[in-house]
Amino acid sequence: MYTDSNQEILSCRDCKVRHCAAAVLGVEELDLINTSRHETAFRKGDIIIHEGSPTSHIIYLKTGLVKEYVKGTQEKEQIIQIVKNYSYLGLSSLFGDKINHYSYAALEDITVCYIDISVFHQLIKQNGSFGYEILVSVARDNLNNFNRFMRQSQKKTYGRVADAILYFSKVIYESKEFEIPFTRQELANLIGISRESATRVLTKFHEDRIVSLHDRHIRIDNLPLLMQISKNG
Amino acid sequence: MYTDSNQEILSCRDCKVRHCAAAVLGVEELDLINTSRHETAFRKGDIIIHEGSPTSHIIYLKTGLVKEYVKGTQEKEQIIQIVKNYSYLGLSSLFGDKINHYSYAALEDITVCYIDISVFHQLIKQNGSFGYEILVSVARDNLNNFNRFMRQSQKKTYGRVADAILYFSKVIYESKEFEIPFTRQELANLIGISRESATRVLTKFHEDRIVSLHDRHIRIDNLPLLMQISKNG
DNA sequence: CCTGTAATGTGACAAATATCACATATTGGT
DNA sequence: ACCAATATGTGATATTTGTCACATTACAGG
Repeated sequence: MYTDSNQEILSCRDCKVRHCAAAVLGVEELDLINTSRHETAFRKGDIIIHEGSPTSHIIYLKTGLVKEYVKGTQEKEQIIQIVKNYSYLGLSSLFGDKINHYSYAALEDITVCYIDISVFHQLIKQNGSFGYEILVSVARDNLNNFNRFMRQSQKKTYGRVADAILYFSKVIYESKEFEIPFTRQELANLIGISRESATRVLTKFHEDRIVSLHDRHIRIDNLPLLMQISKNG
Repeated sequence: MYTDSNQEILSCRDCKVRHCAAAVLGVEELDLINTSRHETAFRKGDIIIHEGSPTSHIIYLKTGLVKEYVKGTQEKEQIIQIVKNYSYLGLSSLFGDKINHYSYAALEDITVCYIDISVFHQLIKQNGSFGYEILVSVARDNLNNFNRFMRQSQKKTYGRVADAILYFSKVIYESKEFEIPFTRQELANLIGISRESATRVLTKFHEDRIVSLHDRHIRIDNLPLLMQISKNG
């Protein structure tokens, strides 16, 4: 399931990959986190948090990509977003019950820090600025996801696939050329269509010279048209 | 567009319909709000805030129901939620740009208080607990909407209509019998289906004795079955 | 009370998309 | 390098849902 990281050499004080909200923490507060933290690595495909499990720790993603998802009542997987490093996992369970509402799985080999939930809560109460920063990041994150979902729900398959490609290009990789960390099935799960439909639209885009794709490698060749398709639905 | 309310007699100190977050405000802070506030009434159907307009005030809903919605790039209206009284309107624009991202329209005659956005911001900075309460309520609200949307996107028309009825019954009216404040078109806009589909499913539910409906009056007759339908999609 | 406008129900039809079936390709583990 | 499990592409078909057209009803304003 996981292996101990061999990079576990620093204390939080010296950590080079801290979350921006940690900037408002003093050295004692960083040391407090440090005493309770626990660093590990996960392999590609590993499940980090399982939906429905009790929240005992907040997990900080130091390196790598993670998918956030839910499995509905049936077995359909709905992917909510891709989480990049420098982010906390499981923050949405800060409110209400102490249950994780989403699952998280590693899309590549990753390293994380576990932080005890009680320590995290203590910091939020003790340092108002930290609480404020954390809450704002949760709220903003949520709003982004919500807006993406809402726009998506008005679109047909072509628009949705265009959205997905643009999401990878603009939000995740900031490049016109990238390797998606997803199977076709997962790509379909991100935008709420069937695997077959996803395949078909992608091939169509390739034929129309909008993108070139080889397996999981995608290069955007006609960005204006792709944005047009995304906009028109 | 609006008429002056004749109930404008109290100061915030004595207001009986304050938001729960206002409990952490001192008398001077309440008085600060009071000096800048402006109370008015709207009639059923009036638009209170229009998507895209600059945010100059936060609006507190004292009495009545309001619909929160966006009009997509086309003219399809997507209703996000029904807002009950004791809530602030326009809080989602607290983050990022100072533009309202959603529109709000009165579903019945309502009364509101306008609070200057600068005063609101001042209170948030000045009183950490107030900021915390506000942020938590925004985040929780957002999370609820998001989850509703996500579950909805996996469902077919029957499940969606069942969801809508249960939403009115459990969240809005807390009763098995109620008068929806919506046209059929608006009901459809809430759950992302066409008006005709909404009509058809409702008639089917009536024929199957799951609900009885006369125009906008709905009574749930077979709650377990309705929940079943909502669950199965 | 009358009248035009908006809302509603309903059938026929078209469009979009999922599902199924299966051939082929790829990948991870030994 | 080999093999089983998994992932992918593609055609045929079934379902679901939206769109259009139109008759009927409810409603607001004079």
